[in-house]
Amino acid sequence: MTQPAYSRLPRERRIADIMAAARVVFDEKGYAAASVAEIAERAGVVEGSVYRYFEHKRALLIAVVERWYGELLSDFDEHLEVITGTWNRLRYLVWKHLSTIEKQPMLVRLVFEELRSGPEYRTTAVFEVNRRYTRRTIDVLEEGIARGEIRRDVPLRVARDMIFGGVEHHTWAFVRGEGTFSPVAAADAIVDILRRGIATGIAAPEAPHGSKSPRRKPR
Amino acid sequence: MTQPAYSRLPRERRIADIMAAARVVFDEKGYAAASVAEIAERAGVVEGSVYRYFEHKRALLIAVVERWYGELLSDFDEHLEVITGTWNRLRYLVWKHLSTIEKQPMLVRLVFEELRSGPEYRTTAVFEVNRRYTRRTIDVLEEGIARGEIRRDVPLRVARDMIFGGVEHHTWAFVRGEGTFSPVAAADAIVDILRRGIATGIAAPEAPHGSKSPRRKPR
DNA sequence: CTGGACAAATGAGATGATCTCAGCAACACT
DNA sequence: AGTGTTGCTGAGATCATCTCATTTGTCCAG
Repeated sequence: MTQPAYSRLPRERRIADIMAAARVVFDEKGYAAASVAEIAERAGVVEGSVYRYFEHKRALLIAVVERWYGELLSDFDEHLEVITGTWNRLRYLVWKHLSTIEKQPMLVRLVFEELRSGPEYRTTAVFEVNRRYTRRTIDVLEEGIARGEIRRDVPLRVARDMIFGGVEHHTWAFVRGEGTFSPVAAADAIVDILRRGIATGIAAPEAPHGSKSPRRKPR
Repeated sequence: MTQPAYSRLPRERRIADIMAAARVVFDEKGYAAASVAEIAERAGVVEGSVYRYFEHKRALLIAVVERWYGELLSDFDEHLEVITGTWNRLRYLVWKHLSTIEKQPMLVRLVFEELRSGPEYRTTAVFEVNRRYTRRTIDVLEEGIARGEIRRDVPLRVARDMIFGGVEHHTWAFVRGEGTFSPVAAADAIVDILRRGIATGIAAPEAPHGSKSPRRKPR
């Protein structure tokens, strides 16, 4: 009669179950408010079992986010390769980022507000993926310079920061569940400003702050 | 004989002591790693006394950050008023933001990584100050449009997001104690890209490389 | 000077979280 | 059946935040 007090599963299966449960609970409550007890319950194990496979609660967060991040960018390089033209490629990069955020706001929020703050972030695979991602951006920009489409004196890191920072701020309300945005429209707007901002060609419309060139309408 | 087991201070003084201690401890360890017990000890009180004046640990964080934020932007409007010219004003806004971050990285980090994530953020005075700050930015941009210096079709919120997002990403490593930056140089670089990106005058340097539609916002 | 009201401050302990660990129970292989 | 291996348990150690009945200084009325 005694049906087993517990079921015995192969290691991988158990880990997968726990991670699946963790993903759901983190998604619903965020990292801090999620309790390991609840994750364990939903995974059908006892609390101690979670710690058998994951050193801390935080290790569980990292594992969950890393798996998801892996899936996410698997087809990315492939697609980028097909797209030609500096501005089209940039547009794809920006759109891809925006569209990821649109599809998985809660997981993105975990990365932005929890994972990225921690001291161990740089040892994380997520960090590595992000690096590769922003590295691609710099590559595209350098390519643009080589083609003579982007000014040689543009500080590329600043341009990159304006792209990704802009995307993040633009989607901020949405990620917190307080607004909406359109990935396509936002990508268009951002790349448009950026293109005009860094492309070669015509001279700058107006001189910078210094006193050198006279301003048109001083007051 | 017995000097009093504890000292009795006026309410305001005690609160000030506790907040000062909290500021130091938060600054050193961050919010999560700071314990109320340690804050209490440094303030020369017992743990329970902290809860006499602050409902939660989080209320203490908010109080500390709010006081600091208040001091910070007190002279801001005044200065901005004196500066003339759209681009100079933008440059001042951006520089001010950058320079604040440079001077108080740990407190900025508290805002970025702890306070801003919480659900009560929008009820905070910090939120209100930030709103006013970004509102000024939009004002300056609209002024630029009125003067004919900025294109009418520029989506101003996107421009604003690129500014503040760009600043935040640019200073990210520094805030985490892993790098440096120059407020003046960064402000120059950001405003330069932005100015070329949104100023009127010359037509856009080059059409997007793709086959079809130029991206222009019809709105 | 004295007694009583009041508020400041205490410290013990309730609550709830993460994390540990000795041992039990199911399975695989003799 | 016996035996080794290991998934899994459940009780509890430890350490946070937060509560509250009680103690103690201070002040003022009489």
